[in-house]
Parts: sequence; C-alpha cells; structure tokens
Amino acid sequence: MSNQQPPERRRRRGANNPTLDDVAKEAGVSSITVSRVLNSPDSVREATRHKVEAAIERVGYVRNMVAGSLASASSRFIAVIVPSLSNVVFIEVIQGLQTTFEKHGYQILLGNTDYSMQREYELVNAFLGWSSLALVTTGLRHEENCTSLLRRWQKPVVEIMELGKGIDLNVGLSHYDAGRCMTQHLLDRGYRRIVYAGTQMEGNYRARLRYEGHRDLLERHGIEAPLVEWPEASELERGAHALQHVLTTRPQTEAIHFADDILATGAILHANRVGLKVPDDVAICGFTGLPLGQHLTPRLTTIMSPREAIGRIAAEQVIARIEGRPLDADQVDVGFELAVGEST
Amino acid sequence: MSNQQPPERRRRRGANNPTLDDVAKEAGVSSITVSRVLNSPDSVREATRHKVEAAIERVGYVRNMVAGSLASASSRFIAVIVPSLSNVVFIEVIQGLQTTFEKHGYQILLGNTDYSMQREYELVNAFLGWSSLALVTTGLRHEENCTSLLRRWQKPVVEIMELGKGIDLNVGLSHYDAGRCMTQHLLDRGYRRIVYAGTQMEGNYRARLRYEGHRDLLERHGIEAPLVEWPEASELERGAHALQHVLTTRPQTEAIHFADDILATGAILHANRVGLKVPDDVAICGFTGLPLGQHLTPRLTTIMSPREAIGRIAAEQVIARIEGRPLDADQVDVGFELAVGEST
DNA sequence: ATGAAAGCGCTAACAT
DNA sequence: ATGTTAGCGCTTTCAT
Repeated sequence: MSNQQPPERRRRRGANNPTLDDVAKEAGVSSITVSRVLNSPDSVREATRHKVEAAIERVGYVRNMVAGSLASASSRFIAVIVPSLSNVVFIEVIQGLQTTFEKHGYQILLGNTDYSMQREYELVNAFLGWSSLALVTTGLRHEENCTSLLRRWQKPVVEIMELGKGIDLNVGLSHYDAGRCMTQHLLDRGYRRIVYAGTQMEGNYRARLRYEGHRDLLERHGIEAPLVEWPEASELERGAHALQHVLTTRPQTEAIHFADDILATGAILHANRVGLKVPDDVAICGFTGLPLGQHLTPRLTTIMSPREAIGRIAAEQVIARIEGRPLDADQVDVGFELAVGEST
Repeated sequence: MSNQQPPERRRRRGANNPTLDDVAKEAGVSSITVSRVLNSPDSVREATRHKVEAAIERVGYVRNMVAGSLASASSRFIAVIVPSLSNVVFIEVIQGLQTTFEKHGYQILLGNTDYSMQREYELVNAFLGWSSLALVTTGLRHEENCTSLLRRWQKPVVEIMELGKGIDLNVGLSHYDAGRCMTQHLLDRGYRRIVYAGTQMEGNYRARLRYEGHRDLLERHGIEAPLVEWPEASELERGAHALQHVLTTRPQTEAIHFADDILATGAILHANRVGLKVPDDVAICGFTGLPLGQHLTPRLTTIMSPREAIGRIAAEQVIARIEGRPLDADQVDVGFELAVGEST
C-alpha cells in the first residue's frame, strides 16, 4: 500500500541565514516588497520602507547576492584579466579600474594569466559564468576559442594597453611608436651603438613591439640593433646585471635602451654604486614613467605611459556602455610622452 | 468563462546560453550526469564522460557558476579586504594570497577599504552574500557590527598584518616590537636626537604602533620622541619634503625614523641629489624591506617584514581549514628582521 | 553508475 | 504601491 500522506518536503538551506521571507514576515509585508526596498527604495512608500529596514536590522539579514544574480541573470561583477601582478604597470591599471568601478558600485573579479593564453581562456570562461557585466583584458592577442567566445558574448569587452582593431572596445597606446620614439631621441643625442635589453620578450609581446619600433628605425639608418634578453621577470637586480653584462660583452656600447623602468633603474643605481658615469660612460633609458625614475640622479629618460588613466578610461567606457550612454569612439589612444632626464 | 488551456509558461532566461539540460539532451543523458562530469568526473563511466565532454564542446556550454553556487550554498570565492591598493605592502600580500589560492582553484574577491571601517563592514556584508568560503581582512580593529557578524559566521576568518587575539585566525607581526627594535638600533649607533616621520598615522594604526614602540623605548631612556606626520599617502616626493622639513625645523636632528621605506627612500634619493651625506649629516631608516632599499647608496637600514609570506601563510591556513586539516596554531607570528645598511 | 524530483533565495512578469 | 506566481540553472536527496 502506498503512502497516503504527502511526501515530506525536502529541505536543504545551506546555512540557516535569514532570507527575504524571514524579513518579510517580521515586517508584515511580502518578500517582493523587501526586495524592492533593497533594489529600488524609491518605489516603496516611506513608512513601509522604514518598517522593512527595521526588520532587516532586527533579523540580521545578509543579502544573498548569488540568488539575486541567478534570478536577474546578472551580477555587478566586472571581470578584469591581467598577465601579471608583479608588474607595477598592471597594478596601477587595476587601481584606475578599481577606483572608478567601485565608485559606481561594481565589484572587480580579478584574474592573472601569468602570460598564458590558455589560462586567459579558462579565466574568461569562469568569469562569464559569474554573469559578469563586462570584461576587461590585456592585449589584443588571445586563444582563438577565447576570441570567438567573447565575440559571441553580448556584453562590453575592453582590450587594454595595446592599440589596434580588437573585439569590441580598445584603450591603449602604440608600443611600436613608443619604442621608435625613444630611439629617435637616442639618435638625436648622437648615440649609435645602442643595445636593447629586455626580459620575458616572448610572452610580453608589447615589449617586443617596442623593440621592433626601435629596430626598424635603426635599420633605416643602417645601424645594427642588437637585442639582449632574459627569461626572468624584470627586477632591479636584473637591471644591474644587464648593465654589467652589456658593458662586458660589448664594451663599445654607448647607450642601453631598456624595455622598462625597473631594469633601467636597477642599471642606474648600480652605476651609482660602482662609480660608472651615466650618461658619459653609458646612456640609459627606459619605458613606463615610474615616479622613481624622476628621483634618481641622473633622472631617467623614459616614455611616460598613462597607466592609471588606461584603467580609468577603460572603466568609464564600460560604465557608459552598461548605462546605455553613447561612446565617442570604440578606440581610445591614450598616447605617451617622452620624458628626457639626464640619463641620456 | 475562464481560459481552458493551461496558462502559457512564463519564460525569462537572461541570455540564451546553453544550459546543462541542453548539453544533456545533446549527449543523450540526464542533466545530473553532466553535472557529475563537471564536478566529480570519477563518478561517471569513462564512455559516458567522453560523450558528455564532446557534447559540452559542441553546444559551447559555459558553466553557470551563479546557479551552482545557489544550489550548493557555496562558491569558490575567498574574500580579501585590504585598506589600500596604492601601498606596495598590500600588493605583495595580495600576491601571496592570490598565488596560493589560485593553485587550489579559489577565486579572490578583492575589496579596498581606504582605511574606512564603515567601508570594511559594507564589503564584508557583500562578500558574505556571495557565499564566500573564507574571509581575509587586514588588522584586528573593525566596526562592532563587523566583528559580531564575522563571529557568527561559521567559516574561516583570518586577520593579517598585525599580531594579537582576534576573531578566528591571525597571521602577522608585532609592529610595536618592530618600531622598538629599530629604535634600539639607532640608540646602539649613538643617535639621540631622533625624529619619527610618518603619513596617515590616524588611519594606519600599525604605523602608529611602531611609533609607540619607538616612543616608549626613547622615554625609558629619558629622550624625547618628536613625531612629524602628514595626512597624504606615502610617496617618494613626500619623503624628500619630510627630510627637508625636519632639517629646517629641527636642524639638530641626528636621525630620522621613517614609518615606511617609501618615505625613507625618497629622503635618501633627495639627499643624494642635494649633496647631503647619509648618515653623516643625518641618519635615515625605514620599515618594510623593499628590494629598492638595498640598491640605494647608502643601503637603507630597515625592518624586513615578510609580506608575501603573510599572504601565503594566511592562504595556507584557510585552505587547511576548508579541507578539514588541523592547524598547528590559530596564530602565526611571521616575525621581522632588522637589515642594517649604511644609512645609519 | 545513472536518473527523477525538489528546492536553493531571489527577481521578472503579471496582477490589483 | 504592493502582492502572487513562476522560474533562473544548478545540486542535493533519494531511488534504482
């Protein structure tokens, strides 16, 4: 004989946190009213709102963002993907993004690819699964799967740092032009025997683009463009070694064009230590425009890239899109600026 | 007369992404089997698994993390709250956390309080609402609401940077002892007229604790402990100004104990620029142990705090808890080390 | 090893 | 301005 009573209800409730219903009961309203107090307080009468707010306080209600996101099929997450967290450049970009997004109540979902496109694809996949509102990623090159997934995705995608035709929005600068610009400056100063020194040049193709700008300009002048590179990440110590190495293996070198300010700073500090004169013994320049460079003696000649602005502008573009405001342009060239110090 | 046909089903589906059911249909299995392939592949026969994996690929399935988290009442989020992103110290801690958590497949949810406890409480609230598995926050002082909310919460909470009795777990060092240790070194070196110089000393009470260690030791020796402070965040420029300011207003000063390495470095670089001799004209020391300090001439005397280790250890503690492994201790003193350079 | 059914806690859609 | 109902897409529970 079959069981006559209705089957007992299965209950699960993970933690036993108060829910909207608990608050509603406490306040003597329906749960949707509580939801409205939370999401569009103006659509609720003031008296009701106060009752509900008091009830929320009393029961110690903590909003379940997960349930809300599932029901509305959207979260306030913005996915942000960078290749490295040990590079100040990306930290500053993240600051620009974070400050701007936070002001508007968005939460960043941060991912680090370690310069692996496979990892980037995995992160993109996971972040889309969180109903992110938009995605900000670094550079214009991705796995094919990744690009096509993002193209199908119907939400704002910003590719930052580099300039060019991309998936959707783009905020950056031309690294090729930046490399070329610095080398033009070195030529103007009369330097001819110039070594380019960088780290992780395979993964970090923006540094490679700068080198290509450098090389093409030199070749046009019939000058060789030797490249020395190291697989490790940039550190002050590496810059010191690089200086030592170049002066040992190529004692004729007149100038070293470093791929970034960390290396260049390490080289200048090392020169100070061992009594080498910059730029008389060897000229040194970098790329990025870290404040540190302007405090050295001699001040570092470098290319200033507006890192925080990249983050801020990318965030502003995204927010405009989300809020349905029209954009001036899908591509923003933030430019760069040559800052000439005494190191060249 | 009432409508005889069953009422038309309301449909919502935000985006029209393929769901588990779509994959299941494609693979000719039930949706729970697809779920198992994703969550516990070993519980599914190999042939079935391959069928399902092919179907996932074919329909371009992107996992809906939100729905999964709601159903299971848990996510793979770890909430991380820091007071600032413009301070390298927290960046390095975040790196330690992020690297360790990522290895285990956890996603950080990053929040920045700007040294506001009110903001910290809001972030905690939001992050608990995302079914976070654990929470890492900075310091031992919080809003009362915040502390009691976290105490009720049945998941791991780690308070980092500072050492002391807290909510649950604790990983840090004694800032009071660190300040005292450095000042003992200055006394040993024979300095007596010592100025302590810091920034944002109200919000950043860890810097204040270091000052208190410094002050108490000096007072025990019957020496005054003047404090100069600025409300802005630490920058190299501020360190340069601070040096200038102290030497102008208190020309007798023999040593400046800076609250952090950024200020101290700014001061040393400025001294190099204007031809002041460190430590002969004035001795300089800092706190943190940034690599930069060891590349200066003279090398900076500082206290090395293991920033990345704090992050790593905090993450390891959390992971052990989550995975049900026993902890050696709820409190970890990561210690610090006096690094004596030529600047004192 | 696989499946059916129920429910996670919220919000959209549709009343009133 | 407020309420009713159904459904978001998954995982848990229970069954086979």
